[in-house]
Amino acid sequence: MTTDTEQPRLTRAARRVLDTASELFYHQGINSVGVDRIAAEAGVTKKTIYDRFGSKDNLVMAYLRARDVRWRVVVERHIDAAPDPRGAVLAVFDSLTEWRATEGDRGCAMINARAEISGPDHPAHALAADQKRWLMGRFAELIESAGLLEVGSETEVKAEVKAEIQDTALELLLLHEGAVVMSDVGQFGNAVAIARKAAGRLLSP
Amino acid sequence: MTTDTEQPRLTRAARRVLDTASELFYHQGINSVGVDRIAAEAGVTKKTIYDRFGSKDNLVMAYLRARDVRWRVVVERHIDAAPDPRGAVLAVFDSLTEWRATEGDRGCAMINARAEISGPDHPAHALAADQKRWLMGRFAELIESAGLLEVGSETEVKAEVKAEIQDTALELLLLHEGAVVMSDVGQFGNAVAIARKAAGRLLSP
DNA sequence: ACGGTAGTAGACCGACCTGTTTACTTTTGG
DNA sequence: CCAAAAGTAAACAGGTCGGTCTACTACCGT
Repeated sequence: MTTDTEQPRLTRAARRVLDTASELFYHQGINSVGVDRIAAEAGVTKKTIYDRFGSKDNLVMAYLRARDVRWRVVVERHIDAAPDPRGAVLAVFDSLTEWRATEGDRGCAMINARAEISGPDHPAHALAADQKRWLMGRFAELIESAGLLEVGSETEVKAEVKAEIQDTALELLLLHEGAVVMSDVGQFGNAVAIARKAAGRLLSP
Repeated sequence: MTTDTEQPRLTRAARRVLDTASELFYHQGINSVGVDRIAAEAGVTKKTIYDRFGSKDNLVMAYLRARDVRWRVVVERHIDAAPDPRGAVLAVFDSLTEWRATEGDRGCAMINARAEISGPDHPAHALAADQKRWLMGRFAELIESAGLLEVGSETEVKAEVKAEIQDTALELLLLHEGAVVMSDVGQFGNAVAIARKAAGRLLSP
């Protein structure tokens, strides 16, 4: 269920705690799940939790970080399996389909965490920003390596090309995030497929 | 700050409670704000809150419903001011810019509420679904009235045209929701503008 | 002028929250 | 083999939560 090499050393009990907490935090909400319940469902005493993680906040961060790592691995796997950069962009949306089937039917854990955590200084906010900027950066790399936009004269300023790439990458990110959130709110079960289709159209104007 | 004709009768104290709760719920999160704090900041006793709203849950729903109504009014105003259906679709994104400037720098209140409320039977979930389906429906109406897609032979089945309209409407919704959420998470301050641009491109393929 | 409605003030309740502590047992690595 | 690390068990602390209740007062329409 979880990758076993994501963090060097975690006691078996700590592993159970993290797995249980991940399940509960994601599906019930962070604030709705107390450490007592985590301890009970993980078959562990509270002391163990506090010995290993120090605080609930740390446990929350461990949950978010581990999930982020797991997700990026899935995305990269799909990108690597794609035949060409354009296909790789579309493959990101396929990775979302897979991800949702296995680990996500309640939207993005980062966005949800943001909603529950008031303080903007909380590290969860930075982590969320990191994740989204990473995906947009990945999109931008793929677009660039596709050699998209060999437009105009050769004297065309490179800065403009770069800007165009960034814009398109952001468009793809918006479609992706829109699909993540909308797959669960209405009856938009086809959101990911539609997002993929739109992405394809935006790539070849 | 708030529309005054949205609900027939609300005592002045109840009005203050709702306004204060809306501010706090949206910016701090629903679970992070207790009724004691709402009472204190609204200059009201807890008894008044419970006399008027019955429970915190009811107050939360009143907050979400009022905000939803307020938002739809803004969207409709922008749609009405647009010269043509195509412009109206783009105007929805302009309405988002205005909305964000006045009432929203922490994402979508519905989505955030969903993240905080575990039970899928909670009426907030239905309300969120309603809001999103409404916007998609609005998009679909605009696309249809634009006479988009007078493609192919006149014997083309109408069902297919309808399906295409629904797909495009969903694409626009995804861009919209993506822009709402991403405007606040990274440094994607241009998310709405980019979404608008992409929407325009998706409308004229 | 009066009666109902809306409001204040503030104590109170039980449940639940994160986090700590003490005392004892199990596991594990050099 | 044995000491350190990891874990169990369970009580405890201090706070906050949503929600109730009593007693008294201000307002407002008829």
